[in-house]
Amino acid sequence: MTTLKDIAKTCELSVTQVSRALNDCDDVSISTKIKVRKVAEELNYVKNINARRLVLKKSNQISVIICGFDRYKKDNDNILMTVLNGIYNFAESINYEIVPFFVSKKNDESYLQYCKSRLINGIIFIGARSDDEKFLEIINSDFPCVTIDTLIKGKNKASILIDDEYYSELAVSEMINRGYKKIGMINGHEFAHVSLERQRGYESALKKHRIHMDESLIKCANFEFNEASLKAKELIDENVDGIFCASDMMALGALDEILKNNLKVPDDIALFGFDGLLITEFTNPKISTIAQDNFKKGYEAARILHKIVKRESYEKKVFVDCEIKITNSIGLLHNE
Amino acid sequence: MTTLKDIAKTCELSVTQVSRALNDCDDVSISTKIKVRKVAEELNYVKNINARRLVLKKSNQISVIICGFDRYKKDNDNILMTVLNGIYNFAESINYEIVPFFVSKKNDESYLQYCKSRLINGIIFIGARSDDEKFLEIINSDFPCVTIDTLIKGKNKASILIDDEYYSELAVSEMINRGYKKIGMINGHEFAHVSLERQRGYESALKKHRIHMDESLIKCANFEFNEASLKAKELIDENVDGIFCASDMMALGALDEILKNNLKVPDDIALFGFDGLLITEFTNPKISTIAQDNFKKGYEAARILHKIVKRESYEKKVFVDCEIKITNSIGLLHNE
DNA sequence: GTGAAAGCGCTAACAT
DNA sequence: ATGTTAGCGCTTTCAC
Repeated sequence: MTTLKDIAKTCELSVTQVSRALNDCDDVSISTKIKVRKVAEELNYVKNINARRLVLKKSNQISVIICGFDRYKKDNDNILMTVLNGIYNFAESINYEIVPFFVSKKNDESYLQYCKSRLINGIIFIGARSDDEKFLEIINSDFPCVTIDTLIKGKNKASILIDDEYYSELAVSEMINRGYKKIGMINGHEFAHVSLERQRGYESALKKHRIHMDESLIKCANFEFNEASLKAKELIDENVDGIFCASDMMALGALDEILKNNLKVPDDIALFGFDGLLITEFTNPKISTIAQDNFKKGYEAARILHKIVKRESYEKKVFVDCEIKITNSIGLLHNE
Repeated sequence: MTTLKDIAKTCELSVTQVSRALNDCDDVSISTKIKVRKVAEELNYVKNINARRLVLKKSNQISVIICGFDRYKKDNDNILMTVLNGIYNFAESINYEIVPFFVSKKNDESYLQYCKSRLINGIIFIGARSDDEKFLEIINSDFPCVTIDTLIKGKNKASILIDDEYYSELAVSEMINRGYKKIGMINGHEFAHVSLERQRGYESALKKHRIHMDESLIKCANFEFNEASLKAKELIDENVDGIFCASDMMALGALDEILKNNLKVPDDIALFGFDGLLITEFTNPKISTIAQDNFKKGYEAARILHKIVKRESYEKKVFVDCEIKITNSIGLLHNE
């Protein structure tokens, strides 16, 4: 393994000067730089990042911690990839390395320790659950940290969100405007920030239209297809005429169940999802949904985190717009 | 930042002994270990990985290099996630850290340098193209390396593959057995190993059933939905009665086009895809496909790479089984 | 069972 | 423009 020392020897220079030449410092003569680089190439020199980081006491790394990684394999879309793409896209404009950290079940290392031991500068969280101890540990520290879809507060903290409540209210209102009266909801789970917000939107839509809210029409299906089918069956048995799902994956499960019961969408039951998975365009009928801009979420997360790390002022909450996609799954407006 | 030195001072021990205690070495008394760990905890000690790796000259890391990362955002499934899941699943059983490396356009660092500078032990490649210079650099070195879906040869090299030719032949034969006679193919592109193999399977199925092969019925659509629609139109104009697509994404594009032309699947045209995307189960009709076991691909890649890194003997080629999924998109057998 | 000393490869004062 | 020196935090001989 070639080191600076080897290059120094060949060039008859000090290690220091070689280091400076390779790092393109100003106070090195052009001729030296050229010579050093040439020899470095000849000797197949590869810098030792670990030694460098040890002495610099910084790594210029941003970790993207992807929680509930196992879940994604069931999730039929590239939400995660798109978010990552957004993150990388911003990262390319700055000099930071992105280090994805996929949290699998058995991995029990504290996120904070993981990051500190590697001198990582900041974290972006994707899919963090508020009942995750290791997540809370970071939240309660002052480690620079941006979350996507989870609201956090504190020093060096920011959140990238969408206005779940607003869009959920919009969705349910669209259903009500089309004449549906007994609308149930299939939600995710109580530890997800988005679930709470989306339910709030559902409730306020009902309230605005003076529709009595029946708690028993709100079911949780953990964002899963199969569980959503089960919950859809329960709602069908309650004779709902519409179902608002907190995710498209659950809407797919509901659709499956509705069709199995020989009911028609939207004639018998209206259906609305959330997320904007491409697959909603391939079902029959296509499912109405709130399409999220996942690329932008990632991009914004990286942008804000960079500000935090640089100790610049930053927005503590960034809302990313969604697109509301109405299809035949909720039928037609009277004037349509 | 707490270091071993701080702990040593508090414990009135040498740095050496503290290091040994923390690393659970045998020649440290139990009482010392307990004391050291207690103090370490109190002082919020976090090990410095970089210092450790510098002195040990190894990192126990495996890098997963994900090429054509940008492509994945268009790809409507979690193939990549599932492969990663498989890799992590195996990695959990050994003491290696997985370091995903997403190759984005602007990233021009040599993969080999990236790995060497970090003392990474081995690489798993996903989505590598045979025209990628940086990929070839690694292939031509003796760096431990396993590829998924790309055939490589050489020292410390292995490939995880599926038998594309076999399964393609099977798929096309199934169509022929159901009475389809003029079957076109929509392929990916010539730089993909899988494309060449799948076309070979298509051709040999025709040959076996003594069907004349018409070159003009083979179109390339770069694995893309839209392009596949265009090519499907061309095939429709050629009056084919069946289309075999080298990917489900392209089969979706073809289906879209077929329906737009007021033709019926499978009555007018039979359709067969490849990959096993979940979405094929949601189209109408469901699309017949060859479902790949992506989890297993990742798992096997990690398993073989570990063997290579450990300098154990290993299989140079591992074939992962697929599941053939026949749906109504190719109609019924006479005795069905 | 414990400690002293050396060194991993690099960078950064400080000196010239 | 270049070199000297010290040291980042850790592990590991080697000695006791």
